[in-house]
Amino acid sequence: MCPGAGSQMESHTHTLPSLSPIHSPTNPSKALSLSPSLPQPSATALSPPSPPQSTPSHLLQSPGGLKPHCLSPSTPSDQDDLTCLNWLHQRNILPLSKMPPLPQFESPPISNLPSSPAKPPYSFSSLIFMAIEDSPDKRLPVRGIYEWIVNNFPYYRTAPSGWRNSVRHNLSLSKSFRRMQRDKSQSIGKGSLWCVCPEYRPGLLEVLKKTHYCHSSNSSLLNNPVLLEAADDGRSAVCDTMAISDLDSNNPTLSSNAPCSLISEHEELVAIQSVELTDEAESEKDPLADSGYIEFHYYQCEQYQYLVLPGNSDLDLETVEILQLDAEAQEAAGSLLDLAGGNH
DNA sequence: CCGCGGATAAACACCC
DNA sequence: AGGGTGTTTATCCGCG
Repeated sequence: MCPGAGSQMESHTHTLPSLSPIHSPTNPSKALSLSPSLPQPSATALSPPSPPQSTPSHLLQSPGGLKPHCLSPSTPSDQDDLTCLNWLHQRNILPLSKMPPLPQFESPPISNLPSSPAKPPYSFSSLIFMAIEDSPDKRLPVRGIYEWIVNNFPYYRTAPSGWRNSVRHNLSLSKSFRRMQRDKSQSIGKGSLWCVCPEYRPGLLEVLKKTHYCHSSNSSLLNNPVLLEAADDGRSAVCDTMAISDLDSNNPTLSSNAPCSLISEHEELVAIQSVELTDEAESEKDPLADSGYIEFHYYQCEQYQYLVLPGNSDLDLETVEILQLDAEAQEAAGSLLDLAGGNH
């Protein structure tokens, strides 16, 4: 019933016809380092791509003040996907790959990939939380929260404007968020800055995690005892990754002729543990990187399950990265709550 | 059925 | 005055 569970979750992947240039076949550890338009691991790799001035007021001055977090949206359509959280790539939160070779097989039908923006499964509290956490100063005005949500969840671009009311409602009602008094000398605009109460941060993280698991309740992947155990332990999922270009046709399980197709299982947001970076990326740790989130999509092919992580643009097969869950990595995952607790 | 959490709508006051 | 912001209340819905 759960073919991909447990020890069977070995390494496999597929070859996509057009390989992402982000990966180096000769150096898997660097392959993950990021898509072409993304900065290479550097001292700034873990820091948000914040504008030179990180004062909160820039958010008001520029309606697109948060756009740098959505990397290289060359066209508006680049963001027409829930997966547009590419700033996470820039944070280098994806684990570096030590994945075994993955098999080749036919490219998945694009039609199976999610198309139109769907309403995110995350509560407004979670959305607000993510928005604030992604801000350079860990605080945002309401407008900045709006923009972050719109930029990262295109559903809200076209949704009736009532959701903004809900955001404000949540900010006021939820004890998780605190209103800060603005520095009037810098204040250009209305309203206050909002931040996350540190004492509620673990709870918000937990909600995010639960959303992830609940939303995946019918996934055989998440029926994996290992994953369930990790969930029970409060541990979060960790993705091990592999570059598409690292695929190995020698894998007997999924040959290039494998007549399987990828079946889109879910769209998820999963907590990803920060990883040890290469020596190129020695820098101060970004708190968010320790409890980062990323949107991805599950795909199932026979007994194996894959995660397709969008690259720096739409979910086209040229830019996706294929991730694969690694049970051992799951087991080794640290607790988001622990991570959060360690930050305050 | 009940309680709870979340979403949504609406009204109102305040501030710029 | 108008619009954005913040607060509060009410209602509905899904879930356990």
